Amino acid sequence: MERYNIKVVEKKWQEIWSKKKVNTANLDKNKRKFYCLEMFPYPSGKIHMGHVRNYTIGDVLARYKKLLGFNVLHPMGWDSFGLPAENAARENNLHPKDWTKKNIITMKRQLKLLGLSLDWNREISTCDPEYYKHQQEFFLELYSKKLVYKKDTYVNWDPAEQTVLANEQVIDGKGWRSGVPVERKKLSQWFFNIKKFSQNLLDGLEKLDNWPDKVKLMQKNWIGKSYGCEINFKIDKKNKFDKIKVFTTRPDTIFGASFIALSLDHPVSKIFEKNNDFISFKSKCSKIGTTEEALAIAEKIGFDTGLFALNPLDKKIKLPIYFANFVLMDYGTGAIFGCPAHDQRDLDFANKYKLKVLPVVKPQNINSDNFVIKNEAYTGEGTLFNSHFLNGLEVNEAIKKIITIITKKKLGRKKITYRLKDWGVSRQRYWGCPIPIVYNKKGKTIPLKKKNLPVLLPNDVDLNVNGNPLEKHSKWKYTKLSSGEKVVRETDTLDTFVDSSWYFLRFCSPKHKTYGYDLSEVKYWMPVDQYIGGVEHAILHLLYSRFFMRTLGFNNKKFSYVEPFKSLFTQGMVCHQTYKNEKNQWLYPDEVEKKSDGNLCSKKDGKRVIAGPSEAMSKSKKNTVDPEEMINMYGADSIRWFILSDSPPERDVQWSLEGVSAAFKFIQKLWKLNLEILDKKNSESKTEDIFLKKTVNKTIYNVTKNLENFQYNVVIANIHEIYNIFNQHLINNKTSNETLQNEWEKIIMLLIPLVPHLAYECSEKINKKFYWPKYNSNLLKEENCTVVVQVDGRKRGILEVPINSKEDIIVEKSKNIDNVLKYLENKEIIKNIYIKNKILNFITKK
RNA sequence: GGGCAAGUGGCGGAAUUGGUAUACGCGCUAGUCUUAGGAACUAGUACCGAAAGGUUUAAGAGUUCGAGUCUCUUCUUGCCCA
Repeated sequence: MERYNIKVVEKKWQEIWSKKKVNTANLDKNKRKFYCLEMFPYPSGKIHMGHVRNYTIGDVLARYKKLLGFNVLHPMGWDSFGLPAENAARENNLHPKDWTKKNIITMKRQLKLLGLSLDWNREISTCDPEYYKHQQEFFLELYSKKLVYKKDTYVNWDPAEQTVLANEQVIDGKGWRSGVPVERKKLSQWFFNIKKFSQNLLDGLEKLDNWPDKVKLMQKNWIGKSYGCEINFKIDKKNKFDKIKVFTTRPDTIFGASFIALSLDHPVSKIFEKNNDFISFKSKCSKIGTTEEALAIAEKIGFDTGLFALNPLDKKIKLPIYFANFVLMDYGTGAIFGCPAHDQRDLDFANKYKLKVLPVVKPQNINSDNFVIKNEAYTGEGTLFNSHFLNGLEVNEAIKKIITIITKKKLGRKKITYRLKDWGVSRQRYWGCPIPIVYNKKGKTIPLKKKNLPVLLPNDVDLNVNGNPLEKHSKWKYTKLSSGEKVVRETDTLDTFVDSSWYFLRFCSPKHKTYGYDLSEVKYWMPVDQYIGGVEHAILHLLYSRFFMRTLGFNNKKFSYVEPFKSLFTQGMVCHQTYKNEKNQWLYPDEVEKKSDGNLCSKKDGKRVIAGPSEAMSKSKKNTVDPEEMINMYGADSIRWFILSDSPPERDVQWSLEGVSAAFKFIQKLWKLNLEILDKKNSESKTEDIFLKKTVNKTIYNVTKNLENFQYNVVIANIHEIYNIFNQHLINNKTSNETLQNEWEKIIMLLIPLVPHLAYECSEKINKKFYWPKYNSNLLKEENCTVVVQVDGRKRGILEVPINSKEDIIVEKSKNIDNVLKYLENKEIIKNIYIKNKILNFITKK
């Protein structure tokens, strides 16, 4: 028998699809559209199994929707700006542009090998000036809408490399490359005003019904809305400043306050500008990183100002004022009152500086005399005490009451704050989108004109300098306006998250020359109907994209789209077993071999190998598998089949060679069965025909339902089951060949989204038409059903009966079942519970 | 520390949403065949038991005629936030 030749067949169909442009999005706008998008990759070199999984899941959906008759937009592009290109360029002495281009060529070829139904005519790349020039225009629009601004802020500064580091490049407080302790340094940086949209972004989440709750919750926490109170504290002595505005979410604990803590950047710090002790304190604090986590772990230290503030509700209480490293200027007002008994940071601080710890909230059932706070703050619910007019109230009641009183006495006001900070988009890097801003001699910020765009990155750049290569590129940096005025370019480039915040709009009209998008195309295609990607982007990328849509719609009546992604699906990771040798070094799976005794050894030296737990594939643990190698060995369809079959798409999947090999075998079986069915020469009709028709109908129903619910692993099981049925019918000659062949054709159609090459090859000999089979609801109805017979809730027998049988018939039949009788013997039946077509339960007297 | 998931055979997992638990696949066992292979086919495979039968969805309780599914408590693992 003819063997299924994967390589020949897959290549053949990929060429046909490409030649016939079957994946080009159809522009018949009368048809219903479906925009299927997977997160575009960073062109790092080669595709990895994570990409294979992500894009296979998307491809199944795109092909399914196409068969249903939708106008499908399924594009692909490259998130091609970013730091790795610069690092690789230094290591390999290759320009970032060339390195990126090379990787794109490789990865595009690899994606094509997978047989993905991508519309390559819409390919975009964010490092292409044709892409980023529109982004520069958006930047200018944001600038004119006052949604982007520049401010001084702290960054992680690597003093050895003279460069800014991202948080993830700081490891144990040291630069990832230099190993030198990172400092906090103030730099002027560009910010997008995302904070302005905090409430809007929060409200928008409620309408995203088809987003995972987990992701919505993460965004909600990230935005971090909190209800609190601003309270003004008067400073005791007359001073340049007479009061301090403090923000708190726990105004109920005000009578437990024992100090005031200010951020180092609080305006009051101006008084101490020339104080040497303060300057050295500041420099000590600057050694601590900028992340919230770093600040949380760091020792709480303070600088005593010698000043005192008065508790506004009891002027007899004087509170010492400190500068403290754990108070942030970006949050609230940059000043807090410390209530050590009910906040861990405040308690750590108070214990260090021997400040008073007065509890004012006690848990229920504990006597106030026995309630002492030592090293652990009490943050739970409880009743107020030691608090004058708040005594006896619950925390929530006390918060309400104190806010009312503070407002009435004009000591402060109720205030809502958000944890969400403005988005810092400046990067002191070469390989990113240049910011279209220049500065004149006087330091004035001048946005460039649209006609002067794009601001191109210079090609002749020296990447081996410390710091930002653009900063050191004087030919590029110093330029002239058309008026002849000498200006200096902004040398910061944009965070790559900006690039990916609107690429889904660009796909709607990727070649539109005059603007970032063509509104009529956007109107048709947006929003993305299904977005698919890793959960690691749950917060930043997805939140920034939602923000970007809002900025485009801001003061723009024509652009009324708010949410970019109607549905979101987050797929799990691809895991693989890890291997180590006796020297504790990691080994790649293909360096390991199984000996005849079942033990593992190294192929290289035959020494013992220890198998570790299965973990997410990563280069550092060497538990990766090269997709292209797998495709060469087993074919794209086998890879697709396996990666879909073993786990639900939202969960992690374990990659195994046994698994792919099983997929490969099954594909061969399907092919063989297809040939045998087509060769069958018997045309007599058989009694089993109706059974096969019904079963296939049920399979169509199940596969359709499971596809809609992203239960692709169950779809695979459905196909296995129907394969087994067909195989038996064929072997036992149960069905007429007409029925067998007609029904089989439907199964081939069901296979198209899963294993397109095989399905097309099989269908070639039957039918040139492709469609999604419809199920017949009437055929789903069974004539017979099984009713389970229970005695006291335990299964004692089953009955095959006509559907909708009456209770008395079932009861009578049940009493003829020996095993049921056995359990009814000498017992009195109190009642029967009968659920039609499902169950009969005899309840006996105990 | 807080929040959210999840826990089902040797393994990945299914269960029409409260109604036959363990579908489907992997692995394993036995057999058949052969161009001796990392092949194909057939049968078996949750656990205990020779069998009849009994037990079983992390552990324990509850609601119910009936719980993998609902409620509570505990344990374990993962993710997010601090």
